Amino acid sequence: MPLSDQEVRRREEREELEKLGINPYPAEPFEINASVENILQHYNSENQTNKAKYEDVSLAGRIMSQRIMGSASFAEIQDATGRIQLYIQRDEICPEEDKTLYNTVFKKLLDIGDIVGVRGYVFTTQTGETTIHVKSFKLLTKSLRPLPIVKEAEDEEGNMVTYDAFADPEQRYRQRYVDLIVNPQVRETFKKRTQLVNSMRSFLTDQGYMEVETPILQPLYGGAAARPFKTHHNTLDMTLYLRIANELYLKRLIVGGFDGVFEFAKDFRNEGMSRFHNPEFTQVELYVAYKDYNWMMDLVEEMVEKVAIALHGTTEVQVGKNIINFQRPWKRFTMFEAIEHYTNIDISEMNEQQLRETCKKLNIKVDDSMGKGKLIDEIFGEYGEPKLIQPTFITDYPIEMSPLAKKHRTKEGLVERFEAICNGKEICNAFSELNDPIDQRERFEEQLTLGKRGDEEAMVLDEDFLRALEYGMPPTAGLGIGIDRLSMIMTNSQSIQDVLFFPQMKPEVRKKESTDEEFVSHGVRAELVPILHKLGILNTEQFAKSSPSKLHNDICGMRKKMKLKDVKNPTKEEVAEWIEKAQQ
RNA sequence: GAAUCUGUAGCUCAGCUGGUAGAGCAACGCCCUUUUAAGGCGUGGGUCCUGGGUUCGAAUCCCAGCGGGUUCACCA
Repeated sequence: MPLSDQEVRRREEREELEKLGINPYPAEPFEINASVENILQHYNSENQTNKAKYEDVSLAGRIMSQRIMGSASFAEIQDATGRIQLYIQRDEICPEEDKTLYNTVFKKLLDIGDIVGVRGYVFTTQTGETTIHVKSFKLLTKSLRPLPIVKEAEDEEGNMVTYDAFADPEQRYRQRYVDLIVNPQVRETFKKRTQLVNSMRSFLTDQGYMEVETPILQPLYGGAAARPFKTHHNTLDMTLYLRIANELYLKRLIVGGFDGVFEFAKDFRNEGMSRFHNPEFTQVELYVAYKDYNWMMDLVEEMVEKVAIALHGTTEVQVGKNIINFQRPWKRFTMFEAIEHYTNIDISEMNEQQLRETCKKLNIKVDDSMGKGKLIDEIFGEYGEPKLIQPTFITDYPIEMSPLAKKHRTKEGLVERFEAICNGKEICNAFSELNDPIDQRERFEEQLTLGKRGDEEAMVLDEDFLRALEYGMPPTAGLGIGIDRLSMIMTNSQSIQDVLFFPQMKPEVRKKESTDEEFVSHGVRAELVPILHKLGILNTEQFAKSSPSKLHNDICGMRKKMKLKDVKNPTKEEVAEWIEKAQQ
């Protein structure tokens, strides 16, 4: 694509700077002794003696606005912590005769988006704005692309109003760097996400559990029910899968004798995308020996409550229209209780046929590949899950849908499993882990049967994992928490894309561009190539497909429009010849 | 995959039932030493997503395609 006039101008400015002996991309470091946040928070509340600390501050950031006047100007710079106003006076920057640094460099060659370092002192303007009175500045990076300009102001009632917001989701996600520059609330969301992970990590580490790493490339995928991404290793000439979970590896480590391990893991699932699903997502999984799922529920409550307090200073979090309170203890329901509560149907004694009929009665679509567990899950997913707004534990799942969980100690047909549901979505999943190798083998075999019935997500049998269990895994409680989903709740985000820096997107469509020489080789005069570009003909394939008379017309029209008086129009015959040549 | 909305200047958008493409911000030039979305005067900048059709005439109407959003479906 041809450059816009603003881009062309910035490239010219870059050259101008170099001519003036100013390197637009200097190598040496720039010393910083202050941050915007620190100055804005503390300067005004300091007494006179402490204000002296702000007499020589040095900070760096991106120019976000410029208000240029005759011999003094205002600008704003933004560093990682916020935005602050600069005041620049010509005769202070340029005490000598030569006013180039102010008149040319600052006023003409710097733009919004450029990164600069400044030194000066802090003061308060007549309008009460904390401002840096600049004594010297240095260009640190020239920006060649104009930023979208977002402005904020207070309206008459004192609310912040955003003008010209950079809000197109496609551009925001594809060019997250721009989103982060111009939308401060986006930076806040991601800071919160990192705080969330940090507070979990320190909670788990403080409990004495060990953070570990396990393979992402796995010869067999397991630990969850999902379709995997498949890849190939050349040297070993074997198929490998990107992990859909790390459960089976962490349990091997429990077999190995660690009594508490956890991993923050990127997992990959080759499934549909939606505002709750991205093909790669993050989970933390935790396994603790000698514990059960009741113990794990207590841990989840405590940990998530701590996260809420770390991020918000309170257990209450606003999510959409709801205020969610993470304060312990959370409600606990068995799955059958929850279904009965919301549908008035007791399904606890039903067989597969009866469940199938119940689903029909409740308008739930069923097909033959669904077993008993899946049917129950469908009912709960339709009638229970969406209604659970406050954090709630759902316990005791049917055995068919939980092939890695231990059979319930007292209730036939169920397993010791729970999920925490919050804002209508699952945020964690945990069991008393199945450690009986014979039982585990049978469960895998049932999965194989389901797979044959057409369930594409049925689990595969992992012989090495079974071998590990045969050596003996202690009774263990296991947990998985979806970090993205929890981040969505904790940051009041509507879409998973808002808590992922770089959500998966369709590839950007970009037209191939041919060089000028390729056009010239078909007989086109070089001076006509810019006209073709302007017409949107960027490569010779497009060119070859054009109709000669239309192209001739377009070229002549565009030549006039571009006011290229010195360029001679081609004749119709010439154009036809070029195209013919291009088609060969 | 389905429904629906949408594609106009660097950005945000207006442009009604067809009649020479508009605003604000950004950019460029001039004026202004503390401004508050700073202001004033002036200037430049558009394959109106693409391709067909209807028409004397299409950003606008029709058809097809492409891109994107949202919702639904799929999704432990």
